[in-house]
Amino acid sequence: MDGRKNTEAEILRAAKKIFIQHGYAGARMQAIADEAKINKAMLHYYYRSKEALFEKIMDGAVDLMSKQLMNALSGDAPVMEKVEKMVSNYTDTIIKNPYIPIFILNEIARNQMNFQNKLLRKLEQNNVFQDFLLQVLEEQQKGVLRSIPVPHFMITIMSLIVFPHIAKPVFLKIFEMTDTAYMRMMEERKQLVMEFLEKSLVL
Amino acid sequence: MDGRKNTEAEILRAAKKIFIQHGYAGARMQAIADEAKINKAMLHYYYRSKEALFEKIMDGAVDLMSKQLMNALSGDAPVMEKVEKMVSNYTDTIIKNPYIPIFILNEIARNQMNFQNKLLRKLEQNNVFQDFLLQVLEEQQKGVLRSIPVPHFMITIMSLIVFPHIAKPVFLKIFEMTDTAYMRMMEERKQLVMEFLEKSLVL
DNA sequence: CAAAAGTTTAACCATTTGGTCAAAATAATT
DNA sequence: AATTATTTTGACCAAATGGTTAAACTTTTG
Repeated sequence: MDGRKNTEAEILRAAKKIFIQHGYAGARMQAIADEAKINKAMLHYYYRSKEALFEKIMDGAVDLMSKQLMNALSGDAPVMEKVEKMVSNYTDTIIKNPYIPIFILNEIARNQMNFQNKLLRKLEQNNVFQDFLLQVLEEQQKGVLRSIPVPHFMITIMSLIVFPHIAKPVFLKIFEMTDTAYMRMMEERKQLVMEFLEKSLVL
Repeated sequence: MDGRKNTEAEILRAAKKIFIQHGYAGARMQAIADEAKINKAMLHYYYRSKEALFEKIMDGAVDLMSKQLMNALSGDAPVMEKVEKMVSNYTDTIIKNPYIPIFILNEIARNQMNFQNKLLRKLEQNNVFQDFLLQVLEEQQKGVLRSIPVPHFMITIMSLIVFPHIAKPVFLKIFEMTDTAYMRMMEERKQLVMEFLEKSLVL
């Protein structure tokens, strides 16, 4: 009985690691079993199939990311305060789960709609996101924010937060940095990004 | 004799399409053959193996991207002029070859060093990149540019250029845009990004 | 404690996959 | 036209892969 929860969790941990490292197609069920130090048949006992196991991992990632977003964007603080929370939350979460962005990106390339649909469904569970977009428009009309098309606004923020983590291996090599040095850089980047965004988005 | 060049090019075109769509592990040699409307054995006749064929595609992508960089960063224009060229060149190239960023990202996740090594080798063929980094430092000391650690400087620029293309499918869905509308947005984004960068990086 | 329920394993299976090969078709050379 | 070199094909192969099954082992429960 202790076995069940342990094994189940162990499988998820192993699956996460292997799926991230090799992508869906490149991941081998045997590799996941080895990583979890169990028999391959166990994978099918607890999760029906490779696809089902992958979905579980995927759902977890979408959940984590959309929760961060909700947490940052809800309430009635001014836009830039919410943005700051977004930058901070996402950066922390990604530092703790460095695999997530690449994992999601991989999936976007693989299955043209799976991730997007899941995310949209989450966003439609409440009005937080829609309300935030309206709030941006309001503050733009009030002259608090520069009048930039809202999609550009969102894309700019997400770019500055997420991309450095995706391209990390490249920058690591080019600038000959260590893993910890890069992590420190991402920490200090939170402030830097906020400065950029203040200068670019606020009037 | 006409056959050779035609077939060879046809294979490359097909391979590019399939590898991008499915990643290395997900791509099937049979699918490439079908796409090129030839026999599967032909793939091995012209290119030894799946791995070799993939390398060819990869080399092409690295070549294209590093050439754009060299072209933008060489010469002795001021830093921000070079940055503008970088933004413009990369955006144009990616719009023309929308598959490249995701393709490269996939490969970064798969093979921990293959892409980075290839890129570094390219960058070390001349001093253009190193010189540019020094030029940034100089202009920072002269007080032309804000004193931001050079890695941050580069990462910020690349983020704003590349990420919107990687995350395109997500934004397409969230903002309910058409493909052409998004392309228009990426066009107009060139100016927007330059404005952002001027405000953030220049004193 | 015995039966029932749940967990784990090793051996197997059907299918898929990258890759090979010898023969056929086509083109080039003499 | 005959020979040689190149290109293309279909049939085939060994290895790998996701998945199954029946039996063994363990835990829970009546």
